[in-house]
Amino acid sequence: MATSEHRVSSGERINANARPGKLQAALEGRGVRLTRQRRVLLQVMDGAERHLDAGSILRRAQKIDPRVHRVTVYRTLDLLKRHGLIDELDLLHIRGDQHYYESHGPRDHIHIACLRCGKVREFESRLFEQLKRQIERDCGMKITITRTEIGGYCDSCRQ
Amino acid sequence: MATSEHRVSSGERINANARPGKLQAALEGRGVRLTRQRRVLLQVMDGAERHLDAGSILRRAQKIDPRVHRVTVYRTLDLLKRHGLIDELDLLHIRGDQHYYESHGPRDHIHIACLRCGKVREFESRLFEQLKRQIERDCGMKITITRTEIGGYCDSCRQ
DNA sequence: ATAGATGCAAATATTTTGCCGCCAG
DNA sequence: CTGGCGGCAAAATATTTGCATCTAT
Repeated sequence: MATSEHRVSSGERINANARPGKLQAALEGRGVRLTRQRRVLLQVMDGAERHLDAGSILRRAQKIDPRVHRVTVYRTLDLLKRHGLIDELDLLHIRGDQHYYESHGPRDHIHIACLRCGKVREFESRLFEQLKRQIERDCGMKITITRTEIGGYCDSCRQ
Repeated sequence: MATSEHRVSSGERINANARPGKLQAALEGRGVRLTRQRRVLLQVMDGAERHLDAGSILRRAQKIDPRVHRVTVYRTLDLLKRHGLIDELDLLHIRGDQHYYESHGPRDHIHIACLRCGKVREFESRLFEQLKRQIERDCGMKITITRTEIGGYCDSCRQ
C-alpha cells in the first residue's frame, strides 16, 4: 500500500510523500480511532498540492477507495477542525460558496488569489506578524485564528 | 417619509440617520433604477449598526415594508456587489455559513471577532496598508479586494 | 465486547434561476 | 411605453442529522 502511486488524470498530482502522514500522525497521537475511510481521507489531505473543498476531497478519496461516503468527508473535516488540525478558507468565493481546507501549518500565512486565473498563492510576512501583535496589544485580544484573503490581478492576467 | 422612525423590537436599533442614504445616493448617481424595494433594502443596509446577512436584511426590510421578497434581497446584494458598493464577509463562520455584508467604506479594515461572545470590531492599521503594498511589490499583484478576519478571545471572555 | 464510526436517506440552509406580469423613468 | 425589476416556484448547491449497522481497538 504505497503512498506514491496515485496520480490524477487532469494534471493534478497527489504528492503523498511530501510530509508523510502529518495529519494521520497527529490523530494517532491523540488516540483517535483510525478507520479505513479516515486513512484515505487523511492521505488525500496530506498529499494535496492545493486547497481542496469537500467535493474535491471526496472525488480524490473515491479514486483511492470508492467506499468513502460524502457524509464521512464532512464528518472527518469536522473532526479535524475540532482538533485544530485544519483551517477552513473561503478564498473570497472565487470559485463558489464552498469551503476550502488546508492542514494547519506551523505559521500563519496570507492567501492571495488572482480573480481572473484563480491561482492562489501563500505568503508569509513579518509585517503580518507585527500586525497581529499590534492587534493583541491594542484590542486586548488573544488571537487564536486568522484568515487573510486578498484578491487582485496577477502579472500575467493584467491586461 | 422620515428615515428615523423605525425601531426594531429585539433591542436592535436601526440608526437610519447615521450616513443618510449613502448607498442610495451612490446608486442614484449611477443612474440605477430605484424601486420601492430597493429603497427599503438600501435604507436597512445604510442604517445597520452591525454586519447583516441576507436573512437579517430580509427580516428588517419586511418590518418596514412586507412587500419585499427574499429573492429581491439576493438580487439587490448582487447589484451592490457588482457596483463595488458592498463587501461580502464570512466572519469566520462564527454564527453559521451565510455571508455578511457591509457598505464599502473608503478604507480597508480588519474584522476582529471574539469566538465566545461573537462581538465583531473593526480595526484600521497603517501596518496593514504597508503589508498590502509589500504584497503588491513582492507578488506582482494589483490588489482590488482584501478580507482579513481574525478570531480570538476578548478581554471580557478570557477565563 | 462495545464505543464510536459509517452508510443511507432525508432534512436543512443558503443561494440561484426561469418565467411572466409589473412599474419607474 | 418599455426594458429592467420583482414575485413565485422550483432548482441548485452545500452541509447536517437520525437511525440502523458495522468495525477498530
